[in-house]
Amino acid sequence: MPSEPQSRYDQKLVHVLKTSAAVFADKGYHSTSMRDISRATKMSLSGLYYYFKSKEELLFLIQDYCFSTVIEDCRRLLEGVDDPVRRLKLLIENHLNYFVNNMNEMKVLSHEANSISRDRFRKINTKKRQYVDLVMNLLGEIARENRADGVDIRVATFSLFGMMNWIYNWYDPRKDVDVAGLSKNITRLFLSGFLGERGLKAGRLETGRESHLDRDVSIWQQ
Amino acid sequence: MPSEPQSRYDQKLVHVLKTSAAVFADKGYHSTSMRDISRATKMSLSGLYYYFKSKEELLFLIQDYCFSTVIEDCRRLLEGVDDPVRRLKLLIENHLNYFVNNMNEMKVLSHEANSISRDRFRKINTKKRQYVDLVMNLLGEIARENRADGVDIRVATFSLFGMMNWIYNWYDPRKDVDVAGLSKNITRLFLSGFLGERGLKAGRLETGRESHLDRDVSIWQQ
DNA sequence: CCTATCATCGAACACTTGTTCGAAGTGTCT
DNA sequence: AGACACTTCGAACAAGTGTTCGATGATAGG
Repeated sequence: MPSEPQSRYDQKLVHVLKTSAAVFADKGYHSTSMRDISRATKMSLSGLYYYFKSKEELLFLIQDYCFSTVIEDCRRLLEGVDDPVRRLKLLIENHLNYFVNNMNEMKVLSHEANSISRDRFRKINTKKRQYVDLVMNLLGEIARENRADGVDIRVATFSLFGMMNWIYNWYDPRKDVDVAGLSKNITRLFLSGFLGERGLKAGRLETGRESHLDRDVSIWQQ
Repeated sequence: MPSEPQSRYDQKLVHVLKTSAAVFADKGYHSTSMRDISRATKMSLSGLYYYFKSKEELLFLIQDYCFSTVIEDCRRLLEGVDDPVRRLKLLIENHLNYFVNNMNEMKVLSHEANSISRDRFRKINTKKRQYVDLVMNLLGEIARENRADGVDIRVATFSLFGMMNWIYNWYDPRKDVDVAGLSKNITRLFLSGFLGERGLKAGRLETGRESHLDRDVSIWQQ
């Protein structure tokens, strides 16, 4: 799904998606008119409909494209890594990194999840559930391994997602700590909270050396 | 601001606010028409405008009324409590309790924060900032007391709000743990994460005896 | 019972919305 | 150059939007 041929058509489509995402992120989906998007993309109103057949499909394309990439990147990143704690750390790192580098799209994904039709909602929710289950199972493993009981796994899972997805409400790359720092903070905050005192033993929480952050995981950029 | 005289007018206004909040929470503010609200409240379209002078003021009234109560309740609850950790625990408990008992209003407050005009946005944001600052200062104190450095206070603050405010996306009172459990879990998760291993010492994390949950802090209900 | 204030209503207005359609422009291959 | 598919556009439509206004019903005090 990511980084495909890139025909003339594809390039322009991506440009439209990225521009629209910025407008949606700024004004919200419902109060953005097709005329707003026409203005932002410098295309005629009717010209837009060559690339999608309804405003709602446009929203879907943004969400699906964006979320598919997060999952795909995550899958690739976790490949071959066995230790559940390390897997979780990589997942958090990937999630936050993608979020910060594609704030508009991720805001639209997080904020306008319910603004699409039932059918398309289901389609995205299937992927979303897979992603959530991945985290939930990871936490289950970790809890079992470390006998970290007493914490509801569902609460822990969505607390983690809350921490990560809420950032579009406050995070400002210009005045806040950078992605690496953000990632380190949230990982430490959550993991040592989830594991209790055990989490700090054996230096397991140091976010080992080279991060993958230099790798550009964005499909939008370029 | 809460529990005032309750004239005929006030009672009906509250009813309209509560009903509208439910519709907004369900369909979203922008895709809810005044005719939807007219239907839900069983009032005529024009009759609604006797209670507010625009759709956007209706949204504001919901948000302001709701958030003012959270703050007011919180203020009362923390009165006389000095230990910052205990203060934080009470604040979390109050926040989550109010959230769960007024899910519709809180969802509207969290989700439609940007759907109001700049002037009104400022008005609410002033209160919101006070509330955020309260938490941020609390965390600062706690960090200083416990030498829990290495965690960015701003990240920690908004991570906590992320955990708490995200619940409208997943929490289902019928299948999830109850408010007390939710509160205990999130408190433990965050606090022992924030304090590191120190947080678990001395039983400081037991959510001491009788909670305030039986107290009805809602202004909407009755 | 009368009257003044409160509360509600139907009907209409001015405007914006998403979308369509047929035509015109653009580029590419033979 | 001509033919053909790809891409863009202006103009219009039908439906839905938030809001207003004058009039009517309800309620309570004298």
